[in-house]
Amino acid sequence: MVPAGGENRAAATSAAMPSKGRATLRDVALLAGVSHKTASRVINGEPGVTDAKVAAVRQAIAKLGYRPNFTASSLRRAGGRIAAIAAVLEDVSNPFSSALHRALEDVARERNVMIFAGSVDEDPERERALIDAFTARQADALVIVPASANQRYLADVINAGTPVVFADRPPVGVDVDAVLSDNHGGAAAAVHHLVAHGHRDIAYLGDLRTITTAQQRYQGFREALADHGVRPQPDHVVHDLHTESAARDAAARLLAGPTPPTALFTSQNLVTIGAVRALRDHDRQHQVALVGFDDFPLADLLQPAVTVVAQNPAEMGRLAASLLFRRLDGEHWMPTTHFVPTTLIQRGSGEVIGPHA
Amino acid sequence: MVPAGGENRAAATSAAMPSKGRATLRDVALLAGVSHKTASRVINGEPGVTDAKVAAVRQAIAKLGYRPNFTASSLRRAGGRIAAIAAVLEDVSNPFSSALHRALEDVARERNVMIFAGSVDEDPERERALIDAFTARQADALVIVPASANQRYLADVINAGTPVVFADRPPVGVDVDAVLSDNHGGAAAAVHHLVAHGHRDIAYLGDLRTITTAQQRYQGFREALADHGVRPQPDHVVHDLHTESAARDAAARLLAGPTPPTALFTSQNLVTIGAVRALRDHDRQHQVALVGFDDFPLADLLQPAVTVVAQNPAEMGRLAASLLFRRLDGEHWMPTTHFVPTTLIQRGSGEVIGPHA
DNA sequence: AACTCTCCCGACATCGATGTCAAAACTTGC
DNA sequence: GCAAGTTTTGACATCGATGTCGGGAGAGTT
Repeated sequence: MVPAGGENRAAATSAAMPSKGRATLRDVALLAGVSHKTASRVINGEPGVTDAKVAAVRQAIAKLGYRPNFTASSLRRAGGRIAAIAAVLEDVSNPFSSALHRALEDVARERNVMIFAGSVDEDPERERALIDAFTARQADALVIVPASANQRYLADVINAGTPVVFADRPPVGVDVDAVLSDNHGGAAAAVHHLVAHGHRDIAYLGDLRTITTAQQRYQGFREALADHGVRPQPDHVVHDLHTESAARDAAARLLAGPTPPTALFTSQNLVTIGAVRALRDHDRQHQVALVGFDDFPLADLLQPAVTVVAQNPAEMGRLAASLLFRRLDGEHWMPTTHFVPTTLIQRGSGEVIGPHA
Repeated sequence: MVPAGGENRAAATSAAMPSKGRATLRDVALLAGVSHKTASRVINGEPGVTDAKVAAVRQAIAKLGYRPNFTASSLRRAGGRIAAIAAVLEDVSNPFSSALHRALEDVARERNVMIFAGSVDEDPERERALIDAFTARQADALVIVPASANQRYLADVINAGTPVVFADRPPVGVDVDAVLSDNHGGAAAAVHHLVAHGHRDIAYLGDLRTITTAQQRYQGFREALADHGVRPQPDHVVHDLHTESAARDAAARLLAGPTPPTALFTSQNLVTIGAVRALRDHDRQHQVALVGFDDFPLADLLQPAVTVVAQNPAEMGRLAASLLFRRLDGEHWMPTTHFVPTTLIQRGSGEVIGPHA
């Protein structure tokens, strides 16, 4: 009997070096001359294995370059977590999205959780496709910056128990946690600031009206003006600017008009930069005030430096991630919307004095 | 017998709505009154299923909100691909990394392949941890921007047949495809440009010398100067600047020195911006020339606008991704290094005239 | 009506790993 | 030296899904 066992093991050993493909636990066990369960024990540091066998298994692992298949083990493990969450972002390469992404990563890193990231590009179909792809790959949780009109299609995902947090834009048709900027308040702060510096004729240059944050910023703009008894001039309100060049053209048109505004409020990054270019083109950057929503790199190095209502994408990412992980840890609460404050950063362009000072 | 079968199915049906957790193929099959293999056939569009059963399965899928577990099926499918690749980047939130990331995504999207992304932050341990985590999760391929001194530890991964491409920095100790900027040539072009504009005393402000690209850019700088018979002044060469403020301080020190350089060559983004700030602080931005390696947003809006040697991260990402996918498609070739050309973009700061014009 | 011949279906094995549990090997106590 | 107790071990079932293949139902033929 014992010799027979020895023979088996010797035979197994000689067959245990797979030249192609990845070594599996079975290969390790064969090479080490133990059962795969024992090898599993060694790998997971479970007690109850002789030192000699531990050493044999370790050696086999090193020799084969074995790496456990986390995916396969998550199939069996309770809860089936793969220790990866998904981020459905607007565009991984834009500064806001990538700052959010980075903040998620920093929180996830502490738990050895990896991140799937994808760009929606304001395309609702792409949003669904990404979410399908991430859930099919068993992402443990989702952070979503939605582009679609409503997200009822998420019901199944949520019912299945996958934690979902919306970031930057509120959920529509589903009830989940959300982490949003104070868009309304931030826009209003910009308007109050401009009014305080003597402006009444403030133009609004805004992003696509399908984007909730653009709507909220426009609301904040209107209401703050109304607080001062001012109604925006209809032709000084331009919506649906989604690229830098569209914004530049729109701002140029305003500046070349018969009664140009004395100040501009731009509701988004690229729009702000387009407006800066237009002001520069017309050499009006020191005459017409500008406050932009959302900060951007180098805003302080322009001349004049650009006054902005800064969001805090890093804080949003941290908060979103911590909500997800608390749910993954088993905490329960009613879905809640969290607002992250905005900050008015005065740099010069917003402090150009207007006619009513 | 037939009645018994009918009873079983009825019983199964009534038990087939799991209230918690995700519905599985088994749940679908039970609800539809078919075997799980038949349900699998319907889902994968395989022939050989009655219309009536197809309809029953479809209905069950809709009712349960069933979503296939891609992870589990990849276990069984030949090759075991999970249709996800991993990007090990310097920092997902910096413009270079995120442009690379985005380009990878664009290529991957055409194949419905998702992307894991992670930030190394120049930490070799983090690099290994990320690669371990991604391979444990069965990423089909890896794009790596390495931070470590050598990557011999990748041997197992490569032997297992996982395609690996290095981007931006060359592999050391392993033989894999690489997609690099022409760092040497780009730096040399910057120097030639400055010399042509009358500069001889050109300072070098560079990133950590552990970073290969920084080494190559420094080499290009030195050799191009040598071509003109010029040796850099030792105290006008500053290495190991890895933050904007370190670069600003270093540039300030140079400008305040007894014989300040007439031009600066900065080897990296943040260093360039730090130098811009220092020049601005000393109001020398129109007297001292500046050429930076790597373009950055708004460089054209500064005054003077910043002349740069632009890299092409998007092209690097596209190329890296296409190499990976060709290997995943089964193509074979010897590992090759591809160089992506750089472009000198003249914007003003690099065209400040020097004393030898 | 009996017999092929398709065609469809579902029991079974499998992917890589882990939880269960009873048998085997060991130790200890008398 | 033997029974009792403890530690180690590995066969087995399982996670969710797919490939294999023999068997059964139905259609078509004579």
